[in-house]
Amino acid sequence: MSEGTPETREIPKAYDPKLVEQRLYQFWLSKGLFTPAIDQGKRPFVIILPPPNVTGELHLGHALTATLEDIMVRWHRMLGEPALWLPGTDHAGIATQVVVERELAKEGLTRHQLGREGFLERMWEWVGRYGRIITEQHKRLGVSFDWSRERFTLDPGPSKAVRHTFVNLYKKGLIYRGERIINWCVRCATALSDLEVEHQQVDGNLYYIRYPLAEGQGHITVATTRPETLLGDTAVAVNPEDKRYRAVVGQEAVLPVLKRRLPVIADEAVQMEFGTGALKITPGHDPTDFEVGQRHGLPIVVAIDPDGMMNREAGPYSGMDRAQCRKAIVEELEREGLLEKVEPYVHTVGHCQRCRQVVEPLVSEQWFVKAAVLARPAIEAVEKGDIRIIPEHFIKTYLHWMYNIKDWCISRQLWWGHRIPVWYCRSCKQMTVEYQDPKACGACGSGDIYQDPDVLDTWFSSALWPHSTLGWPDDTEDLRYFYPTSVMETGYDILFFWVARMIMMGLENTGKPPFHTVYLHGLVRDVEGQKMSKTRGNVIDPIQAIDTYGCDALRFALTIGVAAGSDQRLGPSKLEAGRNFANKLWNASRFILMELQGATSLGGWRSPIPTHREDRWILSRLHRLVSQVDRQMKECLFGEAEQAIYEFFWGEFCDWYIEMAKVRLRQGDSLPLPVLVHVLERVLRLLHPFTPFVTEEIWQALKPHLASEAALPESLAIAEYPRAAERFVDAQAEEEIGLVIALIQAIRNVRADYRIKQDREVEAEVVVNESLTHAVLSLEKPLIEKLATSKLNVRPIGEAGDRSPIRGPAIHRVLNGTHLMVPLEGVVDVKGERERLERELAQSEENMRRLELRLADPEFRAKAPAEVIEREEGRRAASKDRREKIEGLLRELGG
RNA sequence: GGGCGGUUAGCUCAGUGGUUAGAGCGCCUGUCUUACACACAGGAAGUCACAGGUUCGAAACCUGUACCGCCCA
Repeated sequence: MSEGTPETREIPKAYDPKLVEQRLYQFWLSKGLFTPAIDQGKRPFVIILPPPNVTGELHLGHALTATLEDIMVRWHRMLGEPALWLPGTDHAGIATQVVVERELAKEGLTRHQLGREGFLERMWEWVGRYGRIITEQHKRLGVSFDWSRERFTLDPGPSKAVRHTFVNLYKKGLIYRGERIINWCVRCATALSDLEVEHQQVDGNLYYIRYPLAEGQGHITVATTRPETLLGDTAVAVNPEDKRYRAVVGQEAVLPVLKRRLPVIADEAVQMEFGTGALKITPGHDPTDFEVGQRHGLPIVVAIDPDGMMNREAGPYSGMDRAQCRKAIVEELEREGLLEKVEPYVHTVGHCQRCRQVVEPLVSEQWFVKAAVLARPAIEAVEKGDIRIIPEHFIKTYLHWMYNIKDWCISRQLWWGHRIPVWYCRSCKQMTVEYQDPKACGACGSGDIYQDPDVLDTWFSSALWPHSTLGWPDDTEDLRYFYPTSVMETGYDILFFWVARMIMMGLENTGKPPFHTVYLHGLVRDVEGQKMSKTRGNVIDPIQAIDTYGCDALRFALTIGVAAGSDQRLGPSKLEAGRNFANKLWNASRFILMELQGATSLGGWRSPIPTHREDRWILSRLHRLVSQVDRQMKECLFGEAEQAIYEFFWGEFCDWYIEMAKVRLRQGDSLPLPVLVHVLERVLRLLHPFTPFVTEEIWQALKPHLASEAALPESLAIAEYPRAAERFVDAQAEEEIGLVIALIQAIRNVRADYRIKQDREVEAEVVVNESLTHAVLSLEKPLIEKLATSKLNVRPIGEAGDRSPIRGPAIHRVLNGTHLMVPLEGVVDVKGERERLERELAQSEENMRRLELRLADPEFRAKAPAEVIEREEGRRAASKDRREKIEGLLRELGG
C-alpha cells in the first residue's frame, strides 16, 4: 500500500503481513523513532525489558512480555512523552552453563577438559549466536526498543554495578561468608538459593529404625525417608510435650552401624504425629535438623561429598553413591534386626530448577546476603503505595514472602557469571574486598593472594537491572533522567526471584524504588490448559505463529480481553481471530481508500461536521470509545481497551456505519467521506499500540489523502493518541439510530424467518407512537429500505383509526414504540405467528409483573436513586405499551 | 499445614451493586450481495458451583461447603 499512489495501485483483497512487517520495522528504525529525546520539561515513560536468558530462543512468554510492554510504550510515545524501552539479555549463569555443557557432552568434552578460559570462550560463542537470534526474533515482534541502549548483564557497565553493590554490602556487613546448610545440586556441582529448588512429590518409603538406648535394654524408634543420612546423625529428638518419650529425654541412644552415641533431646520442631514421634537429627544434611542442631549446640557431620559420594564419615560405606549407600544400609539394618518396618510414603523432595536432579541439602561455606535488612524498606515501599502491584492480590503474596525472607545464598560454583570480588591471602588468611582488583592483601600487604573462584547468582545482577542499565554507580544523564523507571512488566512466576529483589536492591543502591508500578502477567498455556514445554511437545513458536498469521495477529491473540495476572490458553483459533481482525481492518480501509479515489473534498476530516443522524451517531460512539479507552489504558486494562476498540470497529463502524454510508455514497453524496476517514484514522491511532504493523501500513496509504490538512507526522508511531471530545457525544443520535437499527434487524429477522430471497423487496408497514419517532423513521426511510431490502411505509398511530392497515395476513413484530407489519402473501403461518406472539406476551407479562413489584415496593421508592426509579418507570411504560399491542394483535389473529 | 486464585453458553473467557447476563470460537439456517467467505445476514444455546446472609436490589459484597489450579513450607 505504501508504494505508488493510491490511484495507480491495486489494493490486494487480503492483508498479507509478509509484505509489510519487516519493511515497516526497518522504516521505523531508519527514522530513529524509538530513541527518546531527553526533554527536561517532560516526564519520561520508562520500561526496562526483563532480559531474556541467552540460553535459547524466545517463547510465547517472551512474546507476551514484548507485546504488553510495547503496548504501554507505544501508547505513552503517542501521548507525546519521551518513551524509553531499554532492551537487554541475561547471561543466566546456571541455565546457560548447563546448556553449553550439554553441547560439549555431545562432542565428548567436559568443561574441565577445556579449562576455565577455554570454556568461557565457548560460552561467549554461544552468547554471540543466541544474542543475535533473540535480537532478530524481537524485531519480528515489532518491539519499539531503543536498540542504542541495549545491554547485556556481563557488559562492563552492569558488571561494575554488580561489583560496587557487592563491595558496598560487604562493607556494611550485609554480605557475609559462612558455613550454612544450603541446597547443593550434584549435577551442576553448585550451591543454589532456596528459590532455585523446586519441590515435587515423589513416591518413597518411610523407614522405621530402632536406635538402642545406651543404658538398659530399650530402644527408640525413629522414622526417616532417607536412611543413608543416619551416618551423619548427631542426636535423636522428640517433642517436649510428648508424654511417650518423657523418660528417655536426656539419655543416650546408639547410632546403628557406626555405634556413635547420640543424645536424646527435646525440641518443639518435632511433630508428634509424624512416624513414631521421634526423629533422627542430621544437621549436616537436613535444613530443619540444622536448625535443631544450632539450638542445641550439636556437632555437624557431613557424610556426603559435593559430588554425591559418601565420604570418610560414612565409614564402611565411603565411596558409594547415595543410592548404593541407602541399599547397603537398609540391608545392614535388617541383618542387625534394627529395621522395624518400611511403609510406602509420598513426600516432597527438592529438585534443581535447571537440571531436575534431586538436590542435596548439605552444610557448606558460601556467601550470603542478609535479606531481612534489605527487605524492610522494600516492604514499606509496597505497603505505603510507593510501588503499586497489578493485580493487587499479589501484594499479599509479596509481603508474605518479604516478611519471612531468609538469607540469600549468592555464591555459585560455576564459571559463567560475575566473579566474586574477594581475594584471599595465603600468608595472613585475611580477605580483601575492594572496588578495584587488588595487587596485594589489604591486611598484610602480601602479594600472595588469589581471587575467590566462584561467581554470583545471576539474580544478583538482575536485581540491579533497572539502575545498572542506566549507568549506576556512575552519575549519568540517563540515570538522572530515566530513573526511577515507570513500569516493571513481567510474569508473576518471577515475583520473588526478580521483582522483590529489584525493589530491595534498587532502594539500597539508589534510595529510590526502581519503578512505581509492577504489572504481572500470567502464563500462556496450550489449548488444553497444559503448560507449554519442549518435552510435552506442545509449544507454539512465536516466530512460526508470526509466519503463519502475522505479527499483529499474534499480538492480538496474546492480549485481547486478557486480564493482568491470569493465565490464558492460546491455540490456532485465537490466532485466526487475530488474523481475521487484521484482515477486516484492511478491508474496511480498502473500501474507504477506493471511495477516496478521485474524491476531491475531504475538508474537515480531522474534525468533521456531521450532516446526517448516522454521522452524529458514529462520532458520538467513537468519542465515547476514546474516553473509555483512555480510562482503561490509565488503569492498565489493556486487554479490555483492545476489546472495546475491536467491538466498536467491527460491530458498529463496519457492520453499521459503513453500510449506512454506502447508501448515500451510492447516491453520489460524498459527505460521509470525511466521517469515514475521521473514524478510520482515529481507530488506526487507537489500535496502533496493539497492532502496529497493519495500522501503520494503512495509515501510510491514507496519508496522501490527508495531506491538505495540517502537517502529519512521518509515522503513526509518533502520531498523537486520540483524546475524547465531549462535543461529539450525542445521546439523542445514539437513541435514534438505535431505533433505526432495531427496526432493520426486525425486518431482516422476518425475512430470514420466512426464507425471503435476498433480492426480493418486502413491504414493511411501521406504526409509531410518537411524532418524534415518526419523524426519525420517515427521514431515515431510504436507509432502512436499503439495509433491510424493503419498501417502507411509516405512519403515526391512529391515523386512519385502523390498527391493521394491511389487508390480508401479515407478520407482526412489536418493538419499543413501534409496531412492524410485513404482509407476506401466502407464506404467513397464522398458527405459528399466534404461538410466537403468545410466547412474547408471556415474557412481556412476566417482565411487567417484576417491574410492578419493584415499583410498588415503598423501600425501593425510598432508597433507590431517583434515576434508577425513573428508568424503571420508563421500562414499565414501554412494557405496558408492548403488552397492549401484542394483546391487540392476538385479538385480530382470532386467538 | 499456610496463603492466593478460580468455578458464568458446547469450549475459552469478559462482566467491581441497578434492563430480560455478554464476546470470540463452535453449532444451526441462508448468502461468493462491487471492502472483506479471513466475510455477510439471521438463529438456537445460561439454575452465573452449592447453601446461608447483607441489601430496596446480588453473577458481583459477606460467611460456609464442594471441586479445580497455583505459590510457600
